[in-house]
Amino acid sequence: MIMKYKTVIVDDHPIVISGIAGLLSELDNIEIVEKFESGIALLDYIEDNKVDLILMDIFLPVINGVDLCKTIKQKYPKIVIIGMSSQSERSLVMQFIQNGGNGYILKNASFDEFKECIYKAIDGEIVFSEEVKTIISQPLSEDLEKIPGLSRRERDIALLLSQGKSTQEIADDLFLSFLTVQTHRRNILQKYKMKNVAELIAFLLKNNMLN
Amino acid sequence: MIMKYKTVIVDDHPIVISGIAGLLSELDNIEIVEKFESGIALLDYIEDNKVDLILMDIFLPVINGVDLCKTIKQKYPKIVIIGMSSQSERSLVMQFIQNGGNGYILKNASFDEFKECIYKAIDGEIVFSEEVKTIISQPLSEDLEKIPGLSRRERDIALLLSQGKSTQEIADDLFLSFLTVQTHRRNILQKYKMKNVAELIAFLLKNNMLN
DNA sequence: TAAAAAATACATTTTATCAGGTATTGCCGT
DNA sequence: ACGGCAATACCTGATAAAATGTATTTTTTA
Repeated sequence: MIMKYKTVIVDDHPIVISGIAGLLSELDNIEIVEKFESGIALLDYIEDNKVDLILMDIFLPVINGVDLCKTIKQKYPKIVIIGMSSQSERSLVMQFIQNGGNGYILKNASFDEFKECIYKAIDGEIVFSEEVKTIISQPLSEDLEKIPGLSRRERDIALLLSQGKSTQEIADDLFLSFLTVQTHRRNILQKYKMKNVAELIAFLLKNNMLN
Repeated sequence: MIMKYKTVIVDDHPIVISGIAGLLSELDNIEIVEKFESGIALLDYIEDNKVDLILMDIFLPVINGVDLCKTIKQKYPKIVIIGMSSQSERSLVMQFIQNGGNGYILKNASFDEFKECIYKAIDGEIVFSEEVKTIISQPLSEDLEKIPGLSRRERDIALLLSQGKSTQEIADDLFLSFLTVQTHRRNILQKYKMKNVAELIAFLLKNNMLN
């Protein structure tokens, strides 16, 4: 008898579970032992059962996939975990991998991509589906690597700016001189080469640099 | 021989297509005749082939589901179209139905919900999965009903504002008077009771009212 | 088709922001 | 212990935006 990889699928969309299950049933060294719609149920299960491979959605209710991956890997580092989602953001994927994830597949990947990724992940590789690769490889030079990031104070001020506060109001809120706030504003605008606060706020929000 | 409903699935995620196909195969008066990953391919197909039922993802590349639904319904009002997505926004669902959609199902719906909705839709009803129902019924009083929404011109101007354009630049871009743009700006700020452009942009982005 | 909403345009006053340069203090890491 | 960065503060001129008031035309929709 051949030992099959005991595999668990976690996704809050029943149809997706069914789709993946169908796909995996074609792989003969994979055995689907359970399917869950939440991370909590999964955590319970792996306490008492052997699991070799987990395919998990990143956007899950209650616990998100990134944290779930971390939790599992701390206790069971040998379990191979592959993340999935519909859209990918570079930072999310990187975080997932940093938390011990063994791979990341976009749900728009082809069946062949899925199969190949799963096989390679079992083999010990860190795998990504094609579109994920392009997303994580390209913007190294320009987008995320380049942008410096706000200092603490700058973030405070940017946040208040996004709430419609004027320079004077921000100064009052933070117990600073009007002029100090003015300087911070200027520095932030200069740092990101933004023409005005409107463009700045749009930029910061789109890059999740506030909050 | 029983006439089966000729059914088409449109989704850019192969796994989801596979999942739905699996589900539908259990329904004996449904026959899946085609699967597409884009709306363009679907439009080509229905030109030359009879289709009774379409299950389509709302977030599709190139053409989004809402527009796709409208286009199809204009030419083929008899085709039953059910929309699907992972998360639902009230306004999106409403728009879809207004464009002739016969129902809307969240992808986290159970298999039974899927089946029931499909049957009822074929029967001529407008159907929603459970979670969609709660979303479209509850927030009538507070959230989405309250905020008025930008007019076309206002959106144009807000978008350019978010790109850091000045009033004069916007006027030049849109071939308007400087004064007209100024009036629009004023109206937008007044409409949402925003103190300045920074707060406005933050508000609009957080509520997905740009793009 | 009449009323309502949206888009257009103008004028003026007040206030806020942008951009330039400059400088002191404190903290963190090597 | 020093260099570098962050945070603080000041000055000023040019420019942009906000606040207010009014009015015409076009488009939508009830």
